[in-house]
Amino acid sequence: MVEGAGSRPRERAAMISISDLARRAGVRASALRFYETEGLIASARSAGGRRYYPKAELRRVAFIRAAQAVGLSLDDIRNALAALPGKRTPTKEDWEKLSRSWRPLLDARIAEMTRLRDTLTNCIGCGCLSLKACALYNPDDAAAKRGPGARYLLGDSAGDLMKKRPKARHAL
Amino acid sequence: MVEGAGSRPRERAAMISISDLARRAGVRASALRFYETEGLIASARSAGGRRYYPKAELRRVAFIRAAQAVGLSLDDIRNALAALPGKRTPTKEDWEKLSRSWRPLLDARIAEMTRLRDTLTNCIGCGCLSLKACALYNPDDAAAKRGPGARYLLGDSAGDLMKKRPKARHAL
DNA sequence: ATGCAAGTTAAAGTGAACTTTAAGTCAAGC
DNA sequence: GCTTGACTTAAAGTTCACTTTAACTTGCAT
Repeated sequence: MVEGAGSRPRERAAMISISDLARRAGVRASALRFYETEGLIASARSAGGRRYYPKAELRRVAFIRAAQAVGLSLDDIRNALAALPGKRTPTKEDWEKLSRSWRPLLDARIAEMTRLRDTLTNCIGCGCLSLKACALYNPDDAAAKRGPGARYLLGDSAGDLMKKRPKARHAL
Repeated sequence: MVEGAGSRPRERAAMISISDLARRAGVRASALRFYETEGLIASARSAGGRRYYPKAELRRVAFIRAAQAVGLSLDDIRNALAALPGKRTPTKEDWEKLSRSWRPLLDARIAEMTRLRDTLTNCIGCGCLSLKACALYNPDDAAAKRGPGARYLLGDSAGDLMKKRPKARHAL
């Protein structure tokens, strides 16, 4: 049964194999299987158990990759994807809306990077390293880390903006 | 023997304990021990084997943390630190020089983020997802990943600028 | 002199995001 | 019908940057 949860069988031609999706999305097939176990994407199956995807799934993978580039964790991304319509294939507008929601995050990251760039050279060389006032040493600044494990540039301001803050200890 | 590799014993008062350094640098003591095993920092030892650091080591830890915030791996950082004078305590100028070397990296990251921000909204919603021309899908763009494991925002443009490129597969 | 927090080590554990491996199944071409 | 390559699964392995644990030692304050 090469069809989704929908009612009408999709055209075979409209469905692509895992290696096709992998190639077109620029990820490994193993990553797609992993995304599936993680609930980020879904697949239809052939009679023999092989995965087939509607071409629209490419857009979903694109979103995932782009969101990662912005610094979101797969967990964040799963949450974001939950905002998409469940039953119908998401439209261009659905995706645009989702993508637009990143703008504040991107703006914040850019601003943070800029601040870092502008204060860094002075701060490292200066004598203020033990002072709480130093721009590099203020733990209440946006830059924090995401707990042990993978570390994102400028910490979890993603968590801030996407609502859902883990422990977040000391910051740079 | 509370002294470094140097000849004259340092003042006991000038040396700080691991917990002091940890507290002042905003990292855990376990992280400092880890940095030491990784060759990023060094410690003098008391007769009983306890670590003591000259206060100047705080600056070194500061550099490490700041470099991480810019997206460098500990490996990159170790390389960067190798440029410091080996025998004398690095001066303000040494640190400033090192910090200034990040500017191109930071500038590049900021530019990349800005590009992403400006093209993203269009790209996700558009029909170009399978085209090589799409700004999001160009694998030759700066954004790439650092092999399996920790993933940095915008990939290893750090590697680019710091010279030393791992495998770097497909990009977003 | 003794109590106990703070230090030491090596080794194992953590978490994210995958990849690799092993052992087997499916399907298309000849 | 058979080979071959693409696919399947579950489970284990990998990388990074640490943290945690366990068992033990140090050194300051009383």
